[in-house]
Amino acid sequence: MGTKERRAREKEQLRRQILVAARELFVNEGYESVSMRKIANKIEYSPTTIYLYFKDKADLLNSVCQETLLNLLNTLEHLKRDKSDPLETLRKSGRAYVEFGLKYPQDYKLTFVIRPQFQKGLGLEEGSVGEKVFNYLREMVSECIQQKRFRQADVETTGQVLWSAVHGVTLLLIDFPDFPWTEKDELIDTVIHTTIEGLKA
Amino acid sequence: MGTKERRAREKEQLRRQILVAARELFVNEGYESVSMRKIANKIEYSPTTIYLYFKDKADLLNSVCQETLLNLLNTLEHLKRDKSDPLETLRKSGRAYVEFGLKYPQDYKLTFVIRPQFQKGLGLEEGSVGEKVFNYLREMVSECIQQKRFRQADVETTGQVLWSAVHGVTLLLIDFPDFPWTEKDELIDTVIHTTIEGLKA
DNA sequence: ATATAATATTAACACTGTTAAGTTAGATTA
DNA sequence: TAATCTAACTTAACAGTGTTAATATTATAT
Repeated sequence: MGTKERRAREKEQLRRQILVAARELFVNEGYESVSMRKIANKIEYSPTTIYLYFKDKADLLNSVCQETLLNLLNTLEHLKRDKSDPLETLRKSGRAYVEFGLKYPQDYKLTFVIRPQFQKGLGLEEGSVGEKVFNYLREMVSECIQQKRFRQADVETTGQVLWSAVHGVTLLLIDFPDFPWTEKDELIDTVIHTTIEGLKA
Repeated sequence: MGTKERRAREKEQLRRQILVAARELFVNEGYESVSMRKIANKIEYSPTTIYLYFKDKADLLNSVCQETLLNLLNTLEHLKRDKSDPLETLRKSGRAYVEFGLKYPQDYKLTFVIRPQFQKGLGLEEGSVGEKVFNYLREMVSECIQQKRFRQADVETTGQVLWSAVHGVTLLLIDFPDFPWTEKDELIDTVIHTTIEGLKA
């Protein structure tokens, strides 16, 4: 009597298929330029089938972004193993964050810029993946402050300052690729280094 | 024989009328949600008339953003008068930049996030208003370095680090209004202060 | 085999940006 | 003054959009 389970599995499979197609199209052509019909064509279903799996286009975007955040979280969690120097771990995390953004620029923009525009309640709610990512940052920062590597300051504020810095440089590099930036890696390192130094003072 | 001049004036007037209507709609409803027909309705002309004044919707966006940049530049230029302490001027400029972004959040996003998506060549070209804004930053930074208030470092990189910080905090505050931020003014001040301190070290 | 439930599709609505062709009003010339 | 020209504007249309309601198909359970 495993038919029900199989059915559920098949349903989940199609859901994933839609998600994969949507991500690919969103990333390559931009959220606004992708139509439900395009996604449907790609998976060889009728456009309306998508609505059996997702409430609407924004919900589809939402789900794609959830996955992106999960990927980001995984990338970061890998760095936490290294318990040696909290400051060094924070530095590496910052780099990993920016590199993640630059590796999947459209995913990053979708998640951190486009989605907020279409969903005011933006997925940093309690228990969400987004919150987990920020909790990671909190932990790192907290460790640095406890070990007196940062000036005795509010964990929240300190974390938010760091997020501002990496978010800013990531978006600028993505959005203005033709700007005469300093060599990319140097700029990223300088942003992170400067912010960390500033948080010691 | 001033008819030609009057005609030109009238043409310019309608152009501005379109621009004003477009900005208001873009800002209140978002670029994507605004249709040419909506703009046309607002100014009581037919939709196609707009195409006699602007190449297409992206061109309209472009022109709106040019104005925004000009406003930003004016706001900043006012601060340059104060020649006393270059570091203080830089601090004030940073605050003014973020405050400008928060005062006109949709204009800011339109200019620094949405437009780049629709126009790869993004308006920081030589002679553009965008370039002038960055030149302002260059001047401020250059002054600080010359007066040894910053560590002896590349003007470009230093400027880009500062831009990253203020751009980052501005966008985060705009895009995630429900996030449990530290008190807004404190966060902005801390971001700017931290970055400047980091640039001294 | 038949009834039931789950899944997918067709057709339609009210929109979108944009183009080509057509119209109107005002200035210039004869 | 009458005819012409030209700039300004509009109408109609095209191919496309997200989404809904009604319909059809398929697979399961009785």
